[in-house]
Amino acid sequence: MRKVTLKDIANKLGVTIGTVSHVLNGIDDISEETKNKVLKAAREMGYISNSAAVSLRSGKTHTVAVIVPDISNPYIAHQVKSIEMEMRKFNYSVFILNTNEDEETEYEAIVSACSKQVDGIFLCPCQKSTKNVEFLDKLQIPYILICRYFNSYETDYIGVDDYKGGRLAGEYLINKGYKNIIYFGAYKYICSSVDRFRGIKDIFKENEIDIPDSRFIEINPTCGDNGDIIEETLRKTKDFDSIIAFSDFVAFEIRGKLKELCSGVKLPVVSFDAVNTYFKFPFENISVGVVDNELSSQAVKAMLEKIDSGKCDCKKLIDVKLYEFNC
Amino acid sequence: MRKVTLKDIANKLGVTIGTVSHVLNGIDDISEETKNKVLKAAREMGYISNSAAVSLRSGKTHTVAVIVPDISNPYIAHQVKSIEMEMRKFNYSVFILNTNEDEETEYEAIVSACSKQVDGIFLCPCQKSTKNVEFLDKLQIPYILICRYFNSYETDYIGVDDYKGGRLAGEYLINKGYKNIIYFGAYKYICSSVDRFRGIKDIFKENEIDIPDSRFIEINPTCGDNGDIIEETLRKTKDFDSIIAFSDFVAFEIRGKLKELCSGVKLPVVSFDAVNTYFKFPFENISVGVVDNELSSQAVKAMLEKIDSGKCDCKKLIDVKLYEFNC
DNA sequence: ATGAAAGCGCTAACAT
DNA sequence: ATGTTAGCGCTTTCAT
Repeated sequence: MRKVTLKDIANKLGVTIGTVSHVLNGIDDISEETKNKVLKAAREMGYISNSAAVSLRSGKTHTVAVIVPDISNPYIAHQVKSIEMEMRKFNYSVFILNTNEDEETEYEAIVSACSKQVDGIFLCPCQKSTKNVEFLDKLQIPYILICRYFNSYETDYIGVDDYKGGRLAGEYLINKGYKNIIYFGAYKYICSSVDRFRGIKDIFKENEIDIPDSRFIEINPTCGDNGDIIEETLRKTKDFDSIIAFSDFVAFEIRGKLKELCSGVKLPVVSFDAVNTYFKFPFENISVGVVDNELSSQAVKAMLEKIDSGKCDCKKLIDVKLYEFNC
Repeated sequence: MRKVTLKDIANKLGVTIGTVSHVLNGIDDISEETKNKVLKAAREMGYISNSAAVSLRSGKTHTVAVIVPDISNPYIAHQVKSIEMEMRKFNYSVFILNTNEDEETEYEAIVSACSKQVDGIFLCPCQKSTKNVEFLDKLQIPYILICRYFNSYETDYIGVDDYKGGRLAGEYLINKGYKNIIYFGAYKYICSSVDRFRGIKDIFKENEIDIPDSRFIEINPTCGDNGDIIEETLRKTKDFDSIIAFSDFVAFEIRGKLKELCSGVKLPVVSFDAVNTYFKFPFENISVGVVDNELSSQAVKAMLEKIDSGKCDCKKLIDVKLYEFNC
């Protein structure tokens, strides 16, 4: 069974494809009678428009790409789902691409998205360099960075207020009298990782405590991959009394190692993402995260503006707060 | 800056678009000299093929859709990522669509995928009815069900051996002397949920223990949404000594409630998915899951066969084992 | 080795 | 209210 085309419908009814096209697109210049005939035939014949043809002709696809470093990361997956649901409200499809935190894969994802003529791109960049955002600018395709942005290269983006997040995490520990943290942060080229550390350093400094850079331990942002480095760090670091982790899932891995290595000692762990707002876990989690789904709704709003008007000046940080989830 | 087309390249070099097309597609009937000129110009001008045009002309998109009920479910997200990575090896792009366990949204996802002329569809159906798979059959598009299949409607699928999984979960508890389980299963129209319960019932029966159907508590498969029903069930059910949960993330929520309501009592919880193979958690998890990424690799293999040859007889169940993750 | 031209399915401008 | 037609960017067949 070949796919049904406008031509098939037109031939069957003895009208032209232009007429059929107008009816199916709701352009109201066709008689009630013809309109009903066409609608009925289209339904019966199982017509589905060929969006390749539509796109080729009209230049619009009503599709956007979301390019993320790791779709298996539950925090990212949740953001992606929120964006998808929000875009659907505006009749957009979402094309999700995974880059594995790899710059070359990210480049290919961008090319693939452009080749598919997407109307816009949400990108959470791997941040190995600014090469790919420069490429996006050259392409002149509407794009918005989410969660991660570049200090050295200006773009539109919607992120969370990681600096404030770092301060909140630090403040929590300071108020409880802790002075010697270890920070397990993602690679130092990832802005959220360093912004959080900056916040941590600043709030401690304001309380006359110095956090040396050596307390920033670089880990892989991919969940569940850091057992060895965590274990080694916990073993060889002296005099730490608390831990701040880049993400909740990293914190979970750390809590596991702590239980294994220092059972008995109760060490506070503070982290980021507040995944407990949508998952439940049978243990405590202290985490800094956003309120609601503001990130995705703001990102979508900005994207639609960019697509429609070509313009939108958005460099926005979503506010965060500290949550104490006590199981 | 308008997008660069074959015509632009052809015009610039004074050759025809046919020549350029041949070079860029590696059809080797063009002189070295012209070939190099074309390749160079394409690179310099930043040519990206318009896949809408390619698809319109050739009928192939080298793109498949993955339609899943909940991309924010970490188990599903992990499967999707595996499929994406595996398909990429064969130069396919993957279009991910989320259905929210909703039949109408699933229908729209299928239409959207077809409209985009995908070469094939992986579908984890919401299973409210067989309507959408019947629709897929009418469409004559290659598709494979993953994780969930229909008893009443035959299709190709790759799933996990849920019946055996249920037996393994039951066996674990039986060996420890437990006799009174509660099973928190997903909606009864979801095959994996009932297959697991069947396995549980059978293995208990073989050990002369009857598990009444009233011990099958229906919950929402979406993570973190079942606090109330879990709490109510734990409160009002008498004489249970152990729990089997539909998925690890449901088990986590249950473990949390147990801690809250029956702290002190140590109740075993067994679940499915074995997410600890890629996430680490600071507490015990007893879970039945597959070995490696066999599900995605088998599904991809089957899909490529279907796309190429139109045929493939796959109704395959991936083997499972029981894991004891002790943090 | 390269050119010329048809046509994939559709939209949109124009004609009737 | 409906028909006609050009053309989006590309692949592919047939000529040269």
